[in-house]
Amino acid sequence: MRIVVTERAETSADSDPSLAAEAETRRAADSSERAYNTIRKLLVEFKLKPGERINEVQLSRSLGVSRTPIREALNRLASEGFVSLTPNRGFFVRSLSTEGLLDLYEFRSIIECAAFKLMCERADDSEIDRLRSYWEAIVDAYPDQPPDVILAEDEGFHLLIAELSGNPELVGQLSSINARIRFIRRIQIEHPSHDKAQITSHSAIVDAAVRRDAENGMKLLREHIEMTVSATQQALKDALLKVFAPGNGADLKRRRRARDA
Amino acid sequence: MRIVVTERAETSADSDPSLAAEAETRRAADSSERAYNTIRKLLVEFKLKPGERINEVQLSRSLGVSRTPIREALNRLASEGFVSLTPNRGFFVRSLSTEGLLDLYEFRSIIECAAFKLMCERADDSEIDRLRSYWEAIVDAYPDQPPDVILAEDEGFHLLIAELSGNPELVGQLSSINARIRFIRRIQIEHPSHDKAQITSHSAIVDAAVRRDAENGMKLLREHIEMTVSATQQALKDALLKVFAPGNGADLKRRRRARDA
DNA sequence: CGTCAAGAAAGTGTCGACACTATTGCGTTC
DNA sequence: GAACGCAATAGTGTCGACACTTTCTTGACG
Repeated sequence: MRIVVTERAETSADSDPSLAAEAETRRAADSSERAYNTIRKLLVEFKLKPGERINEVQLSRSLGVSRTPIREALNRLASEGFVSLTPNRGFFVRSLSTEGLLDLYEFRSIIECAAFKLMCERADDSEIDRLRSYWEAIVDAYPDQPPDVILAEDEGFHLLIAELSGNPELVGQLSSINARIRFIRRIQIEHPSHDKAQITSHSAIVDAAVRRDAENGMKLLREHIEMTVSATQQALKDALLKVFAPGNGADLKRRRRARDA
Repeated sequence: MRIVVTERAETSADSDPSLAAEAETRRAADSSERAYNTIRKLLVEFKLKPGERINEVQLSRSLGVSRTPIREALNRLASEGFVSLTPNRGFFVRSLSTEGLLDLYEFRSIIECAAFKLMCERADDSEIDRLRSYWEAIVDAYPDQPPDVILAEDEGFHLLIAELSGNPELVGQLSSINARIRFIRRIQIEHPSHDKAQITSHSAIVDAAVRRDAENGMKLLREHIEMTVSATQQALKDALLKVFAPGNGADLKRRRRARDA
């Protein structure tokens, strides 16, 4: 590994300049929170690679904090499924295998369909109209946005459905799922295979919502999600090839240990 | 609050009765894990009451460890929804209001129905037979078991369905839900309103599984869960009345001096 | 040459201490 | 007597240190 996040950037090829360490003599007070966000970002961006062991000391040096907030962040990330913890051996980046990915998308499909159905049953007209106007407000510019914006708007769309279901548990679950697959979705959006079929999907879903047609809406959602799975799989393979690519393979030592994650 | 955790009388679930007195000056090495289990148990058993602020120092003294493993455990519990964290003010026991309970049961219903459907589609005959034999092996003695056993067997039944769905995410989610509502379910089982209708429900669900009748099975599951919700609500109210001093009404107004030892 | 064991190095798990923040209790002013 | 500071206290957030465990290195032995 070798993360460089501090001010003394050596191989600052593509590191994010966002976290300036403003290192005064002042203590932070929210180091854990920042560590959580930073580490999650590292995971999302493949800076920490699947299956890799996470070195707390290195991380703490990189982030300029002690190991305590690092460990708190890692514990949270472990609960959320980003990393796994092996006693006395430390945290490992959870490898998201292809089948694990399918499971996650399947789970997402379940949540979203249920949310849509509940929304149709419970949301009043003004709430449904919020969904419609949310989508109408962004649909025109949608295809021309940068990937990050597309991703955020898409997540917002689906999250709004979850909110309108009236069940906060669904909102929380969908948020968690989104976080876990965000890096893959981003890869997929940037991948050449990404087409604009999402737009018609979303529009059709809005129509179904307005008509309170739960059955049809769920079908659309299922297809909408399944459609992206195959494309995503290919994009993921390409991305993994790029990450684990040639020369830098020095990190990959032969470690024959059965470590499921 | 007043927690009294006797030295090593913890979750007697399957703890090894190993050396206790021998290792006096020995350090633990898995304090976090034990703290996690112990605190979760305190939450489940209402020793820590909904809305109450959690005092880390007190807890650490009670458990005989430093605050570090306590905080790691609390962080995990926060990710899992047992407690909430307010910056600079600490951890609070998450109050499970009645509506929060309904949301949780609704979520559970969604997960279970989806799992049943997937099981019908994917599990082979021998796996379905595992479900049948699991239930047949316990059905006769079921009504006469103590509450803890009933609870464990019931959870095992539903968890097995989740496993047979082939999606590990569903298993994890259901486990998490189970943990969060376990204390309520236990209260409900001990409550006089608890009847034995569960048995016919489970048997009918097994039948539907054998016939691979996903539609009917999901309907049964939904009813099975909904049936317990109303009974649980009443049981919960009684339990809360018993836990909180009579006639308080307010959820989290409880303030206690830290003077008690 | 390869195997293996003992020691060295690296890394995790836990602790006590301290800085900073929120809360409580007390005295002052109007 | 009530509102408002203002000191004292209690409690959280973070740190550096150290004990214990795992992993790597080295060197003796077959």
